[in-house]
Amino acid sequence: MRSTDPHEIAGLLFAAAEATRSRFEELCARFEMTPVQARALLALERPLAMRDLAALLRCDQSNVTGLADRLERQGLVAREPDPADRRVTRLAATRKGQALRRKLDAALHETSPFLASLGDRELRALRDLLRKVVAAGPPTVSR
Amino acid sequence: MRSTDPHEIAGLLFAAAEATRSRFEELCARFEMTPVQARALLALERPLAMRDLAALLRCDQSNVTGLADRLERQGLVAREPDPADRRVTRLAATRKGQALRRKLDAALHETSPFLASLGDRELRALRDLLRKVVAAGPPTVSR
DNA sequence: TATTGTTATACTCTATAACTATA
DNA sequence: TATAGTTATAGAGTATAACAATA
Repeated sequence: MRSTDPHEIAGLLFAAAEATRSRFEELCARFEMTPVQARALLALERPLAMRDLAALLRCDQSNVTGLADRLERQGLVAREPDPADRRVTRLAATRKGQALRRKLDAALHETSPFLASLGDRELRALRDLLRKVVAAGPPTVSR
Repeated sequence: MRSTDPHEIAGLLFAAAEATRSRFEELCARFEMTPVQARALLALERPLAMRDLAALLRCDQSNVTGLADRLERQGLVAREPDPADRRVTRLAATRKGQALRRKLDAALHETSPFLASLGDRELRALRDLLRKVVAAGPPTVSR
């Protein structure tokens, strides 16, 4: 028997994740995007082959076609050929897309309401713990 | 200028949430459910009016009709009338649904791989910090 | 009049399978 | 043969609007 309850801490982590997800959805809605569109745009700091975007989003390649269509229709991304491999189409954020990307990124990284309850010392401690936890986990899309 | 960077810590929290979400999706797939179906079943520890479930899932009431249909088709939940208000239909997990709910809950609360990197003392610290953070956030579905 | 659940409609996300053009 | 992107198809989640039954 350990002194900390894995049951509780896993539940807490899940609740924190839920809250973060919920906040992210509201943020996307404010920018009139779906969460997947926002994650795609956030990933497009540099042009990306469509199949690499699919890998980052952990979805089938075929989905990226429609996703790119919708982002393109909004003028946020553009398809461009890859000179090195003519099979490849790269997605690049347009100037409008880059501007939105930066706004989204800034809003995403504002101090979240959840953290407002912690003092400076606690924030440092949480940061250090999360660094370890995140380093041990699987790769993620944003950052 | 604060000594901790809100930008970084918000990003870490987001990454941890992403990883947790990803893990939850894999878990749901193992039980042949979608994440929303799993969240609904987890919420049905006790019977719930359909509109209350909609509120917990933060979606429109009209969506719960189809969601309930699919869960009912799988024999996991049943619709039952509310004696107190004949407009209300309550959803109740069947025995099969309760059994699956418990399995899902147990799997969800197993020590996640992310936490394996932390020692006992760090786990305690993380637990205390998350308690504060979660208590300050909006209500969530599971727990 | 207001609320609960349903239906109709439309859009997005998702996977599988088959197709094309390149490699 | 294998890979990148597309298309067709199908199921699921989501919102809006209109409706019947009940409060």
